[in-house]
Amino acid sequence: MARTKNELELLEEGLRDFDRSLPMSLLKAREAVMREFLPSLRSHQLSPEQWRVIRALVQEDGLELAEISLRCFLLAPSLSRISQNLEKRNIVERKNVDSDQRRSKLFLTKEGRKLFETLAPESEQQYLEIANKFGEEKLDTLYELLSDLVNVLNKP
Amino acid sequence: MARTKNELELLEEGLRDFDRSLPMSLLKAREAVMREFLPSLRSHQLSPEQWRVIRALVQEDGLELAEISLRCFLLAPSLSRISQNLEKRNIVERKNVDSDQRRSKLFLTKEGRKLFETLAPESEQQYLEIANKFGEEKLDTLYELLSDLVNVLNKP
DNA sequence: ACAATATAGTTAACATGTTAATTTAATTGG
DNA sequence: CCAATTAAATTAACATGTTAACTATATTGT
Repeated sequence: MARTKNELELLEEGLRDFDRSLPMSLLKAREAVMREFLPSLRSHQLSPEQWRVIRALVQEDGLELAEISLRCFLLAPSLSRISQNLEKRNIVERKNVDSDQRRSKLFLTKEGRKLFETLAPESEQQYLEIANKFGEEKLDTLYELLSDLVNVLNKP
Repeated sequence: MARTKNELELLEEGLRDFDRSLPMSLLKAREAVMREFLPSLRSHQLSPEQWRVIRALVQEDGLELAEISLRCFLLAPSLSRISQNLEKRNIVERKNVDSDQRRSKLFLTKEGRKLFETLAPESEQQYLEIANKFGEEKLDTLYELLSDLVNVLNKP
């Protein structure tokens, strides 16, 4: 799409402000990356968050909600809605924890596992393409910087 | 908060899968950064997105909605709701474009400008703290890598 | 000129992020 | 043992992200 006059003017001036905004830069990078994954997720009516839950259960089936919440970086209210959605669609199944009636565990159904088997190779392929386009070395550096940033901000 | 047993096990195994997820890493980094800015935004009942719009108008008052949408990385429906919210709170004011009745421009009110004057120094301070904790050099590298990543993914 | 098309913006519908309130069950302290 | 507290999960309420549908206005092509 053609750039507007104002956009060109900003580029010439060096794109003040938002160009040195860490939240915006991280957001735009994430959006660009997600654009690669979204089409195949959409083709199966899955949100990125739903897909994260499915992958967590493939890694370890029968996780409790609180544990899924930690691993998938989802707040409890979001996970509550997501698990209800996936239950309705017969992708996951909920079981009570005998020793504590407040807790419950999620298990992948056969259908959920089949969904994973279908999507995982596409997803892996897209990740490899990103890694190739960007470069493995730069990708390693990026992961390290992001991890450092989180550690620096969360520690003190 | 204490780590669960499963979390420790994952750490020992090297945190499979999500540890090498680019979307997750970018998301966590952004969350960590936003945690630094959110308290002062919240204290003025502003969302990060509302704050982006205010900053865009400080840079250039009277921008059209479509232009704000580009600069603030907001989709039209989100911006539509945000501008209505800010109008109700007398932070921005909308004016029609004479030559095209479909378009409208946003202007900061005095109150909106005062809000910016109050928040901007806090925000700048928080940014400097992040830059100091993380290191200017690493921050530059990070900006460059993020920009490269976006360029690589959006070009082809 | 005018019908067809394109554009700007809003609204609708659904999913998630976020905080607060609520519910149910477990734990604890007296 | 039981009242008070803590904890897990859900629900509520509001804001944003996202796609599609819709409205109003401009532009266009003949």
